[in-house]
Amino acid sequence: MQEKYPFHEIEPRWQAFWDEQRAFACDTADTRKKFYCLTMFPYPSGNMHVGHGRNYIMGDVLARYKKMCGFNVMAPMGWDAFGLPAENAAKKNGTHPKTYTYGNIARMKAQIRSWGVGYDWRREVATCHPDYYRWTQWVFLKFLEMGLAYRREAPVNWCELCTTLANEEVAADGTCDRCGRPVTKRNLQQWFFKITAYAPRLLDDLSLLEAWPDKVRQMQANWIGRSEGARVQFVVSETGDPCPVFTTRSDTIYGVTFMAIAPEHPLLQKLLPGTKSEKEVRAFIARQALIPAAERAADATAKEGIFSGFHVTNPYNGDKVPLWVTNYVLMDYGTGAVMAVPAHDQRDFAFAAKYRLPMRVVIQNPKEPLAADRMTAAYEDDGVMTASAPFDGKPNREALRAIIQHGKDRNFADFTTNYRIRDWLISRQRYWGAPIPVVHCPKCGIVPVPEDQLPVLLPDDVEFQSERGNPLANHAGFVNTTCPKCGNKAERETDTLAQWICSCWYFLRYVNPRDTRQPFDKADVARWLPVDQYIGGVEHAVLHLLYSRFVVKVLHDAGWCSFPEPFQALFTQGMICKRADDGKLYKMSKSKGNIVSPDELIASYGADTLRLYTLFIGPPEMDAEWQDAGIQGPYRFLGRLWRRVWETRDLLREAAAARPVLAQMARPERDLYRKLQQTIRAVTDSIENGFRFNTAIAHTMELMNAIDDLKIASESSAQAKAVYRAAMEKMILLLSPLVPHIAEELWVELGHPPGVMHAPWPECEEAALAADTVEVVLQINGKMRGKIELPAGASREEMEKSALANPQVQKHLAGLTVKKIIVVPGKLVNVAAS
RNA sequence: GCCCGAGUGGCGAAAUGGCAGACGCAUCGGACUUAAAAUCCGUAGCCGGGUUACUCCGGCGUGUGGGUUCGACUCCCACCUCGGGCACCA
Repeated sequence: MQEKYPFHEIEPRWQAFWDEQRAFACDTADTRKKFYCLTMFPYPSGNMHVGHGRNYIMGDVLARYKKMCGFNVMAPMGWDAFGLPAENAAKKNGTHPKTYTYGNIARMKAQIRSWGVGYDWRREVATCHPDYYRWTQWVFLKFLEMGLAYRREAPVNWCELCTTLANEEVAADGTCDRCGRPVTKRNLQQWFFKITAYAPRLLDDLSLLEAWPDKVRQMQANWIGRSEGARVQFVVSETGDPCPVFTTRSDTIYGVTFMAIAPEHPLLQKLLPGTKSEKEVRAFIARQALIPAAERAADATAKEGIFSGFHVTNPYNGDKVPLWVTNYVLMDYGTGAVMAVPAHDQRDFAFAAKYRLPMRVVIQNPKEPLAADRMTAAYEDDGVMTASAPFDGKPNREALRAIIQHGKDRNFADFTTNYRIRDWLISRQRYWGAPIPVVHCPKCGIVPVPEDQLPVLLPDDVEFQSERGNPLANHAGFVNTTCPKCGNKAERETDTLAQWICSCWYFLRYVNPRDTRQPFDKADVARWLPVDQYIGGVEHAVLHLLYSRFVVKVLHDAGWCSFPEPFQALFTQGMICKRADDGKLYKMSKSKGNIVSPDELIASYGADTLRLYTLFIGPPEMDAEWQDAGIQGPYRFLGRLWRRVWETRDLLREAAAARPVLAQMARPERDLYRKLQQTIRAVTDSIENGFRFNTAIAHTMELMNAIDDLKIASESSAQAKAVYRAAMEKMILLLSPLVPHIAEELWVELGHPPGVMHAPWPECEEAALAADTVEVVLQINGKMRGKIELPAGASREEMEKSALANPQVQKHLAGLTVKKIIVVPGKLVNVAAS
């Protein structure tokens, strides 16, 4: 051992030791209680900053902690390796996406290792590897087989130069991220997963996820967006065509004064031909199609519309009202048609006011009667039904269901539930993704590639330099094939799967990562799933986490997964931010120039210090501000720990055989021993309840201060030395998941065999926790006026007596009448006086 | 607009009904040193007062205003500021 804390030397040595020992290899057949500790796998972007580290470090601490608690821990890692940056790099400088991606993976793997983060790398997966995406394609075929994957024409983001764009590639101002040209919508054949069919279950099962943050569950509930209401069958008066609407306000149905439908509504294509307003209406529709979706959705966009020339009949009262084509009705929500009630809906009100359409009050404000011609805004609150035939006089809330029932009895309405969530667009016109495994045959149509012919391999020899289109579509060798069904000439699908598909089942593959016959083994997965703890960023609260839940539910229905939910517990850590040059806080990013690289910090302070600071920086679920000077504290703390062991190394060895015995301890060592037990309890508690590593670290720092207070020396008593050694030893164990390298080194220094992670987690000795005296706080009218030391078991009466006898208390009570005395045993006496 | 979260010293923060500011950073003072670094000891919310000195005394203080309570950073009501999610969703 040497005097100065040699992190340079010990950290690589212990990393090599863990590799050699396969310290993190998980034997899935081991029958101890399992713990699946999963950290979200990253996109291999190449370089990580200290903010990324928070994720991996927290997962690593938890895995090491659970291992010490006796669990059989599985902690795997892999790469969400398909995606745009690799393809853009290929276009920009000719590097093949494969070269780019695997190069980045190697670099990031080395970074993760240098952080001292341990994984079972035998389970590593990369979603861009054919052995993996073969099974991603298999998942797609399952969906297709179950009728949950389908193809239809849909509007996609379109740039004149760069062709189709993913949503992520469209800048906030509606321009192309790459070339700056305006992005419009273009209708193209696209693949979808029918997530809407699972909307009710995805929403209801959120209640099973008790160990998820409420925030994430709410965000998902919000996204799925259930609303209960009615479907009402209106009919085009002139032609008899059905025009159904969805409404949550069936109580206002007698107030309908016009019908508003989306410009894209298919009914228009049927009605318009040959009418005298056709040309004008079609021009309006065409104009709306050119407006970028983001702009059209913006609240500020003025409501516009045009009369279609047709009317619809309200089945409740037979009213014929005009049918308007409007820009404020969305085609993909509800039925694409809205019954407009201007008196009771602010949007309809604004539209009616602009086009001078009539309004009719059907819910009376009980406080202040409404008159249609004097209203300046819609009345959306509750009231009493009026002008509503059989329902007049009823409170509108009560009429809601009765009106639907009335329509149901007469076959023109029904109860229904509508969801905000849309089907999931999964195809991308991109090279660097898993090819969608189907063939287009002129005779047989869409034919799935048979399972035994998977994977449909991505060809390597494609042309990236052309600015236009998907390189796959220009690769004749890939496109031209034969139909698996009839054997005639056919073409391969050239769209690839969005990377979300690859990442929504990887946690299943980790269980059997090298199985060549199936995506995973049902029995093994049934044993290892759900994931016991999932850790990742809150930015995936909806997308990745919702998609994964969906895919597992589908695989559940297909008989492959026995469990309804993939992630038992979820923890979303906060981002690490840093002040940029403008003095404001931003999440670390290249463009803000506020990136802190782990590499230099590890070089100058060591990985353990970096880990400790990252964990100490603040509550783990909250965003935190990185302060360069802050790393000093953890660095000094570890230096101090090292120095104490160095300074007392002989004494520590000498005390190795000694056992602390409570009865033989003098006051100072008994206090330290109690502090040790308190620390064990507090650290364990901090980790178990919300991963509060920041407070866990503060507790070990307090223990360190208490250890120093003991002032151990060679002439100290045998018990003092025994207690000192116990305190140092347990502290090293408590710290070992957080700062594993130094802990390993000091553990060996204390005479133990290497491998501190195999040592059991310290347990608190209840007997040593009890103190013989307690400090009692004295209050008068809730204000602290003094403290007294009393025997631990002091009765209420004794406490009250001692409190009143206290000179400070007497001084403050002078001239006051005691009204009441509150005694909290062992803690506090509060005298209420006036 | 709706839903959720946060607001505490110079700074990161702790305390979830019972001593506000643990732990750490920065600061200042001292010891060691030829010097510096490192280390160790001390100081450390604000205002006022007291003492040779100290674990001295008083008041104020957890975004603002009210309330509940013997007692509120903590619970309730209203508001302000910041952050996040959803939003022409019928």
